[in-house]
Amino acid sequence: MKNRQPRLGLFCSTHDGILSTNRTIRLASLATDKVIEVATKNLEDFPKIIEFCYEKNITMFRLGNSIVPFASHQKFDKNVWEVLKPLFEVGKNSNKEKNIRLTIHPGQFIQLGSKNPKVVESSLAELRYCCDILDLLDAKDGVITLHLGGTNGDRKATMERFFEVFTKNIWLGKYLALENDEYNFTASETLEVANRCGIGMIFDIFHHSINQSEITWEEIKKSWKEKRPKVHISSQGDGKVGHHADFINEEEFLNLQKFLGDDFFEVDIMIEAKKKEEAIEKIQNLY
DNA sequence: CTGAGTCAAGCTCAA
DNA sequence: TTGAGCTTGACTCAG
Repeated sequence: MKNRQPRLGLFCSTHDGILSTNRTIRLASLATDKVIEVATKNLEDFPKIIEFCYEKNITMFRLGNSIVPFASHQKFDKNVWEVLKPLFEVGKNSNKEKNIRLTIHPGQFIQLGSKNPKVVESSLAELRYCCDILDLLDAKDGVITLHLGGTNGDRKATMERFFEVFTKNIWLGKYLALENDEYNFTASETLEVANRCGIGMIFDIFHHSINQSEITWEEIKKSWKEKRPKVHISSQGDGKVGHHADFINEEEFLNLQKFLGDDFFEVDIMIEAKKKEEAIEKIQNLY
């Protein structure tokens, strides 16, 4: 009888790069044919990755944000969606039984708390796209992972603007969750906004170790209500602070286990390590 | 085929 | 005021 395994997540692609949902193009080469070609490759790999995760006992997968490249860009040809529909259908069915939890993580340019209305508008377009992707794959417990963004010189005012944009776009609440970051908003501030919006807070223990605040697991857990909480872990790599390492430091992982207490086996843990599935396997071997 | 340079977007911080 | 760096991968083109 095998010991109980934690619920671990893989992001974007396999380490060897053979399977990927994150192929993209350059804006300069944006054309309908090209988008269809690249998105088709990404979507054809999706069922293979689901199978891969299932076999490796990986319970969560982060889709690449360029799974359909430039989908929220003004110049994007919306007819592409019609062409891709059958591929989404296949993808959806491939995960029907396996129930790998799906997530997506838009980039640092998504700033709902920005002072610039144009930035907010394009951020909403990108989040709408993320939502559509999860809908098309019927990701019932899907998560869009987002940071609060820059502080814009006044963190309280930025938090307030974020909340106001959220209340005007309630559809965001279906999948959105907020993650603490290593430079700007601490876990405690992030939780405060998540609670006001009534959405989950993703606790990143690595960011928390760099950008500290007072916080307990119990209060984070509450923000998820009936949903299964999701957390992130990565370790410091060589070079600059914040760089991800190839693997997860064993001691740090055990610290996360301690932090989560009795909930450890019930929480989804995204493993942000460059060696991806190899790093996951190393952790699985601990249990 | 390979390696170096570059890539939509915002924001922060150092110079 | 400007520009590198963020997180990191992956495209693109020169050679």
